[in-house]
Amino acid sequence: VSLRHAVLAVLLEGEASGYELAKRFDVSVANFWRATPQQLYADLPRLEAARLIHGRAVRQHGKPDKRVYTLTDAGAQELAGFVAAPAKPTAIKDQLLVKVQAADAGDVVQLADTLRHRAAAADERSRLYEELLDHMLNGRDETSYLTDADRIGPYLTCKRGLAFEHENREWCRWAADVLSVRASRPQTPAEPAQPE
Amino acid sequence: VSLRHAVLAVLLEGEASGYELAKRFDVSVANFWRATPQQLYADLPRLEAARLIHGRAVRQHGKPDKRVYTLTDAGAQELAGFVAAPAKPTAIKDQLLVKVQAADAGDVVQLADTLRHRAAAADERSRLYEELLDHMLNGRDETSYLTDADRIGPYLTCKRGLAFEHENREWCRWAADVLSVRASRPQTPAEPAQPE
DNA sequence: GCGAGCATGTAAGTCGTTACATGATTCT
DNA sequence: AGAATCATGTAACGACTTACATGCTCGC
Repeated sequence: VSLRHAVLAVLLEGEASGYELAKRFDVSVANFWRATPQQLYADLPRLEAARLIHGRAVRQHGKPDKRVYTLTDAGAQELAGFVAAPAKPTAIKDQLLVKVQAADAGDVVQLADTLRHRAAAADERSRLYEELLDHMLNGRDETSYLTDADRIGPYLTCKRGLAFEHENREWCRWAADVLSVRASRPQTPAEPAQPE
Repeated sequence: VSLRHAVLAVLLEGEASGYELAKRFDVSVANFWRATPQQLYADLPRLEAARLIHGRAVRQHGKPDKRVYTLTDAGAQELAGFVAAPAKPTAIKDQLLVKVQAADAGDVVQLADTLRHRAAAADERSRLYEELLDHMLNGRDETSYLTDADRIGPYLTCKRGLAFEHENREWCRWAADVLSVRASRPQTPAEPAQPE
């Protein structure tokens, strides 16, 4: 049950409505945790009922009214307890890798194409993360930032995202090239390996 | 619905029972797709009903009987179609990164410890993947293997797993060190940032 | 007038996790 | 005697996805 904790962690950046939270998830946390607006809208009332967050109605002119949530003391304690607890291992789910695993039973040329698209997407994300890091540093150098800044959590996780996407891009390009080379040699048509 | 495709992809390595599939998932594919035995036992009859795999009963002595599944032609076609389709973006879910994101509101020393544990785990996995790659190469050099081998899918995805775990280990160590340095300077107790 | 952005939800269905349940054999 | 391995399942619950639903404002 750890979407709750992700929500609490995001609220460390300051109060937000459900709608704003959804957007924040997309930029600052999408990297390692994803949530649809529907998930958030369903969970926020439950978190409020559990007194981990506190919501208040905000009237707006020209825009619909909204409900803005803040972390409560109980919420901060819950979060601290969560940070102290041992972590479950990473779960990656990547359809693309399933496709690569099954490359030998499919259209290798098309797959190489998909890989290049993915490489481009990873590259774009890399640049986004670099911007975010620069923005957090705000001119300071990294070492002093890491010792002195109020918050380092977001910086550390963003670095992780950057490393991931960078590595991802390199691998996708390499794999695409390998597949392309194989496609240009006319042996072994695409058939499942039949032992015996 | 892509556990089905993962199952089909794993069956490219040859026929297997549910029990054997579960183990294969753990070694060759856990890297990017996870499935519990329960998921497999629930899905295999459905896949058989859809004629994508074919099962036959195998009697054993000293062990319980089992049902062994093979990929059908329809299953291979389904898989080929899946490989050709565009891939959804990666979904990573990592509790540990949520904890790091919220590091500023928790016990930094304990978190650094958790990170070092994770680094050690990543290191172990790296070595496992290196062994698997070596085993696949079986003495051949990589470039010739990549052009000539019957199957390359598993090799490519394993390389990806290796790169991921390697990067993971480095980042975990670095982050743990950053947190340790911060822990040794006695300012700013762990409190959520309260803007106004 | 139309689409995009703001703002919040319900409902149905699928997927995944965890606990429970069984039962034989082999290894320590 | 007890634990591990082989082998397969059910049931309950929780998480996640997708589609549907509403309605206002601003810029083009």
